[in-house]
Amino acid sequence: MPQTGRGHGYLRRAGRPRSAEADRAILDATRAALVELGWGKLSMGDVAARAGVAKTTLYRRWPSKNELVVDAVAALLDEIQLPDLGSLRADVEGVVQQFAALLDRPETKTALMAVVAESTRDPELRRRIRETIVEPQKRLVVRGRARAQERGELPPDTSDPGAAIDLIFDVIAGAVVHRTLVSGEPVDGDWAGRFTALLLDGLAALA
Amino acid sequence: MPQTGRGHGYLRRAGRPRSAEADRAILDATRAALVELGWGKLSMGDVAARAGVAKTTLYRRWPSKNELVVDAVAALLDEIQLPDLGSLRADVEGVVQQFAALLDRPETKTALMAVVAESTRDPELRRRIRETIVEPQKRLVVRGRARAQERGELPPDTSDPGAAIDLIFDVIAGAVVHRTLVSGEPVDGDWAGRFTALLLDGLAALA
Amino acid sequence: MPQTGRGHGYLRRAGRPRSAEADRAILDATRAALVELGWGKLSMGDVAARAGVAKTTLYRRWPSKNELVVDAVAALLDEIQLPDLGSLRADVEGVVQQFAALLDRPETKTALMAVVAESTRDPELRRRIRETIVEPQKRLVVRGRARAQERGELPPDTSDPGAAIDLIFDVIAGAVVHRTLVSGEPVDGDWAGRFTALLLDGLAALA
Amino acid sequence: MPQTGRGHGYLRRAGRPRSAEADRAILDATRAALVELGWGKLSMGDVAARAGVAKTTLYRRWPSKNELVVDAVAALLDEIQLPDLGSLRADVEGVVQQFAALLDRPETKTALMAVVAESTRDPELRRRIRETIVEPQKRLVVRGRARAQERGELPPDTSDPGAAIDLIFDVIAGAVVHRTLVSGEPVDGDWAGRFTALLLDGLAALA
DNA sequence: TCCTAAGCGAGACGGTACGTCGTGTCTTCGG
DNA sequence: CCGAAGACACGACGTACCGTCTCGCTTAGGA
Repeated sequence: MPQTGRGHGYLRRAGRPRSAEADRAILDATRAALVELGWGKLSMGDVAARAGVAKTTLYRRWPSKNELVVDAVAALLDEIQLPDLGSLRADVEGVVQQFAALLDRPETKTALMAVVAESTRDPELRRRIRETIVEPQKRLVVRGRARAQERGELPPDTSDPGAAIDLIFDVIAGAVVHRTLVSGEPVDGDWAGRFTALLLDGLAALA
Repeated sequence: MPQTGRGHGYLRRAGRPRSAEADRAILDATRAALVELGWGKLSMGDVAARAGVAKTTLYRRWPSKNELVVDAVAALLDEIQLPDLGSLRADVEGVVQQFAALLDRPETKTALMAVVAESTRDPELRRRIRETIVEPQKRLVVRGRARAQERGELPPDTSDPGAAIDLIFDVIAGAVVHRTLVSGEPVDGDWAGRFTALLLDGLAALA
Repeated sequence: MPQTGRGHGYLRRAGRPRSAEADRAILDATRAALVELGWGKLSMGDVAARAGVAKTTLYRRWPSKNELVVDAVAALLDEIQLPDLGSLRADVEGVVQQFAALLDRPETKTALMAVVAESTRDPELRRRIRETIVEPQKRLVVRGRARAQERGELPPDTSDPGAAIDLIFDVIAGAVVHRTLVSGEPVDGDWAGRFTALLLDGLAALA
Repeated sequence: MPQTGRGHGYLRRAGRPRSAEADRAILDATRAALVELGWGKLSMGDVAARAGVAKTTLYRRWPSKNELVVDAVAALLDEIQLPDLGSLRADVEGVVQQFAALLDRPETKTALMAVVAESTRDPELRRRIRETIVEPQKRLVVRGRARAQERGELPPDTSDPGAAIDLIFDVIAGAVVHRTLVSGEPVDGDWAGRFTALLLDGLAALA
């Protein structure tokens, strides 16, 4: 969400309110520009022009390119949903496939990685990513695990459940990202199946 | 390695040869600048100044920032060695810890992620990364797995060994990277142990 | 005088009348800003802020910076009065000194010259200057000359009196302005005396 | 003359020398832009574009618009020459006409007045004007007066000759400028004749 | 007394220009 | 031919004002 200007508090005081359309247009333009140009070549002036908006309007709402792109990208992650396919195995495979499909689209992979790369240097950005992107995804793992425990597919918590969640999350997300972006191989049904098997059998033994 | 200019061919013709010192100084300066400034703010002029070298010298050896940074970064990965600690479990934990230690240093994490991010947009860069970074690391997995099979800790190959290697590699590297850079949690002995357990038990069941 | 808005016509209709204080505050602020910043750096937003007034209020009353500044400056010239010191020579010296004193004040010289400079490009502005500034001053010359003719200090008109007036006016005003602003030398008693002698002797011979 | 960069000292050390063409092109473009747009609307980017030069090249040579315009304008004054028409009267009329013709051209009047106006706020600019524009013109008066004294048209120096020069200079230049730019009347043969008569008769009586 | 049209502050808006910075190329000199 | 120094064309940066436009509130006249 864009920077909260003075006129956005609960009690509006004075002045022309910010156009709500502009926000949408700018975020759309940002995503479009990212696909075409990539992070490196993306210029604020260009985004403004695409959005039919003045550069100043952009800077009034987002303090920098980083913040703008994080906002533009965060929404993309929302499309990942926890499926309910009847078994833990099928659910995990479903999530893996969804995530891989997301990372297959150029704007998503470029934007996500660029933001992560930049976050290695910018603690505030890191915080923002964790909040907007990581936490919501982690909640999917929490819900999926709880469901599997109800079904009896996973044993109930023995030790710290947070640690288990974190481990699962890092393994799933990390493996999919790494295969897609670093190894550069596709996540097909075969790989998804073998990966899920490894994960679930490993988890079972872990308990 | 820097671009092969005219003076580097098998048949040297004439003129002053390129200074070897300059290469070292430039790569060192690049790494230093990456830590301080990050990929986005890193400028060729700045690198040249730090290296005590003219910008022309830089461009004579590397065609662009990308190539220079990849070269500057590639060497860092060479320090990861396959340990021989007596058991597969210990060896995996050792590699995980080494890799995590590497990613804990600011210049490495920034540089690696920046390069990966950029590679999502640049196939040539992707190819170069695969060659210089991915393949050498994957060979560690090959050797480690072979050793474990000799020791009887892993069953001999049943199906396609390449697919198994890829899966193991993506899971290890992906999980460590994700935990370190995205989740932002440390890879301590506890996590390394639990992760290794998950991986090996999963692998055992897979066979 | 500020632009005649709808509310200022002979037949007022309705609505809140314009604040009279605001006019004063704005003109004062304009003069102050001119001294500090000069014409080039003077900004409407700044004037509004100094006057404690919204930018809209400014634009409701003056269509542009030019008009505002001319109004703010015109009043300054009114302080020049034709003295009656008993002799033509003394009267001319008196006017010269008054004019020089005026041009010695930073806000006057900056504002006047800025307006004249701008008028070389803007016929409407030139017309306005002629009307508000030049003509009133020329009338001083007319009156002074008539008085000198009555006293017998100057011969009665032989040829076109308008041409004589114009010549005298341009010589007096031009010389004072040029010495003050271009040559950058002070108009002291000595210079005023020698200049007046030159002028009057020249005029006497001219007739 | 443009700012003296590092490479312009007596001992050139290294680096590509500044293009001499660029200087000419930029000054020409500046004069052209001044005529079309006036001082206020003149933009550095526009000048650069007209000159076929990058904005940075402009700023490398002149620190600001003021300096650039002063340089662009100073050359224009060089065209005023002291004529030798046989008599002091004819020579003065000649100079007056030349100066008036100069001030009749839009780029000259706008540029000169703008620079003078700005100089009321900027001592350094004032110094530069005095040096580049005022002093050379004053030398014309010195030479003309000396010639008239040799011819016996003016009495030899009685008192301070510098004061006399200054007075003559301010009266001539001031009157012409004022008539042209403030009064807005043309300097025709008639006015030039009457002005010259006033000046010379006044000077004669002064001695 | 209420109505209502204008004035007013605040501040967002589409623009234009600013002066700076970085890129990758080029042109000179000296080694 | 190499390397330094630095000028160059290009293009993006983030800022400052411009003059216009909504807003919600105030104010004083006429009904």
